[in-house]
Amino acid sequence: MPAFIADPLLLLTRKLQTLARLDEADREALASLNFRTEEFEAGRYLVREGDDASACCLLVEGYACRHKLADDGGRQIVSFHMAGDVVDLQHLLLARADHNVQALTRALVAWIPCIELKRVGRERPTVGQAMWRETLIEASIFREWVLNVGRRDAKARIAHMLCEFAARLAHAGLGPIERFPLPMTQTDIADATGMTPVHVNRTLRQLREEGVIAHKHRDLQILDWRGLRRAGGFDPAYLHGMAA
Amino acid sequence: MPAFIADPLLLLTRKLQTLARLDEADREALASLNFRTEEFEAGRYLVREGDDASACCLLVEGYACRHKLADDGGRQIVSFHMAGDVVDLQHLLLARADHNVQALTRALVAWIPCIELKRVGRERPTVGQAMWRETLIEASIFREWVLNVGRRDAKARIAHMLCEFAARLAHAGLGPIERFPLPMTQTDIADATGMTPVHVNRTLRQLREEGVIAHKHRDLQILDWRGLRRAGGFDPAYLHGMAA
DNA sequence: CGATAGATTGATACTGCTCAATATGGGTGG
DNA sequence: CCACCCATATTGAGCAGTATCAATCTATCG
Repeated sequence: MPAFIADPLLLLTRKLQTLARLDEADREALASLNFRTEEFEAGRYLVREGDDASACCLLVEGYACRHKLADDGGRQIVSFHMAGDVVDLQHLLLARADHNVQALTRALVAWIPCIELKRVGRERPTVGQAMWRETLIEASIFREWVLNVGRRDAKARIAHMLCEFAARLAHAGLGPIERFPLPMTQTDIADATGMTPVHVNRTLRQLREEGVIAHKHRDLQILDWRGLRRAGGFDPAYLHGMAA
Repeated sequence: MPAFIADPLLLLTRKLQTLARLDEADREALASLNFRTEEFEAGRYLVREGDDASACCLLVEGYACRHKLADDGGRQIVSFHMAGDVVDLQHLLLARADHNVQALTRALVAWIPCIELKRVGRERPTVGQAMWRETLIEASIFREWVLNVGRRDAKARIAHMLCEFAARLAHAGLGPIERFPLPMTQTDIADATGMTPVHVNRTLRQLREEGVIAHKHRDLQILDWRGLRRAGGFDPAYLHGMAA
């Protein structure tokens, strides 16, 4: 396990450094934050819609997703998250959670008091800018997901989702883009792409049969990156450099 | 035409005032911004994906939408905008446009230099906070749209879209919630809900036949607000007070 | 070694799409 | 003022992509 995992605040600093040029004082301010770690089993909720959030949730290890529930019980995943992501930065200014955050795998998180994070953002403008920028990129990703779910067919949806996940993983330094463990079940993929698990299964098989990917036991190999990109209509511009 | 329309900066101030408690100095800073107005015919693009934006676009009159295009040419509208909205606040920190902005009706806009808006946001923290909050609420709306296109059926999608639009119009003081001109065509509604225009037509008819709405010649009456809410699974919490 | 979650496959149903034709209404030029 | 034109709305018929339902198979784990 790499050294930086040991310290959540270092992980946070590392992440924000990809978003703005932090100086020594910025890093010190971040390093002075208080936090409390907590471990979650796969499937457990870190945040529930309607919660009044007083702490932000930094994902230190494992994977999580954010999702909303429809009236009929249908679950729509709106984003996936990996180590280093602050899953609910919006709670700095929006008190009430408008969606759920759920662990996809066993996950270790660090709770950082909103007030402190807000103070650092105010006193260290570059840090504030990095956080704001992060939420803006997130918004761009949501827009792309609306497009994905609204205007692409099954194969393209899944291909696009895999491209995004691979690109973000690689950018976060969590593995090569060609092969990595895929933390989500087919049901999770279905809930992220607005499909049914059965159809996800068939569509993944199709991508396998076309030789674009290999996928077995939560292990994903992208055999033909160009082909997968093309299948998903994936253009990483919307990630604004969060995956280069 | 109400007096505040005359001055774009007053309109902007009015909007930001709903997001944070501005003081006199905040208002003065906003009033000192430079801008340049421009008029657009319906259908014209205000911003194109890939543009390098140096000015933010305040909608002064008329209606606009933001959208992305899929590889196959399909258009996915990701948000609707009305007078008072800054359509592309994200350009304060993201230089390159990741989507298009298009006028739905004839529209009057005011271009405000990003640099100036950014300066005001920095020097007047309350103003900065109001703008940040606006983008966070926007992100929440995007999440709801992902749910809408991903996990609701045709009738619910349209009902939800109408509820949101009505609620935001009313909150912006642009008309009563029960009856207002609907600026978008059925094709626009289709592109916002991930449907085809034909099916939008049939679904609107269904809502009409059920007595929930009346809709003719771009004029929408909500005859049964409770019924429409129920049909769309609409809960305004995700608007975080931008529609009460 | 069972228990259990997840993956896989088959058969069938249905929502929403496609294609195509017609109607309507608002705007325009003669 | 009327006739025409165009975008938009409306309707019908047939089809396709996904959903549903249900069964079976396969890893993993205590």
